[in-house]
Amino acid sequence: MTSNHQPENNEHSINTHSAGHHEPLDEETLFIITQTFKALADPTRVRILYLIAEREVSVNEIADCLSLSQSTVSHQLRFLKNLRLVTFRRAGTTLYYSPEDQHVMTILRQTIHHAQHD
Amino acid sequence: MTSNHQPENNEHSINTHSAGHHEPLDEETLFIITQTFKALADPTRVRILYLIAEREVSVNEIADCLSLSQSTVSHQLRFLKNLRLVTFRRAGTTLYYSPEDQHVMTILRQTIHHAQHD
DNA sequence: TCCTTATATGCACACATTATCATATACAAA
DNA sequence: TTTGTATATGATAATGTGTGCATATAAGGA
Repeated sequence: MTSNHQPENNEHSINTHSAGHHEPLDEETLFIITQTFKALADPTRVRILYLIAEREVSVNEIADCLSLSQSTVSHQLRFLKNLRLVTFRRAGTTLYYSPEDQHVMTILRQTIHHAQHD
Repeated sequence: MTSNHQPENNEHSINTHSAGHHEPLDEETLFIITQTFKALADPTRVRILYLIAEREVSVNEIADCLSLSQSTVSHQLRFLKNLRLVTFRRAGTTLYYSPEDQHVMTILRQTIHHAQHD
């Protein structure tokens, strides 16, 4: 009888980083990583990011370009804004959105390229 | 009356790629992209990938190292295997898993680094 | 002020996702 | 074959996610 592999609620050692071998990922790092990838794991959010990567676009323009309801766009923009992946500029009542996290946009571009080239 | 922004089921133009401006992402590309990011959007899968990135690890070892049930690990490995993100080598009854998609592992490393450095 | 337009938000619901339990399969050794 | 160990799988339950509807807020113009 080795182990039944039930999750045992054991302590995780504190992450004093870097050695030859990997340290386990601490919870906060894991949270940031998975949140970031969640943002890119939905086709609506990817289409929005891809659209506003080219130029600032208003909420209604996004909805029109992508054939989405204004509500859907607004909800998803809130999601992206909370993660600081997008920001906006106000002009009267119109809000122009654009990407804010250059690293995430780079990852998105890389993955699009990868998806299209094999 | 401009537009009520209901999703109109309109045609998407065929993606003859590349111009000055972005073409919209075609459905297949979008599917591959979002599937890839979904794989990285769950802490259990990230921990598994991070663990086997260092060396080949068997299913039960993964379960032990990460305090997960054997069933959970097996289910997640199936998920990753279906996306061709991991592969395995058999030695008797033991299966040793390792990463298969170098591009995805690079993206994971980049994002871990990013998450830990700001 | 009232009206119009642009955007945001709370709620509800359908759907997807994850972990667990129980069980099945695969392989090796006796 | 029988037993034991390693892994896989199907079903279920709990939880999370995305969207639409209705409505709220915010800003500008008449």
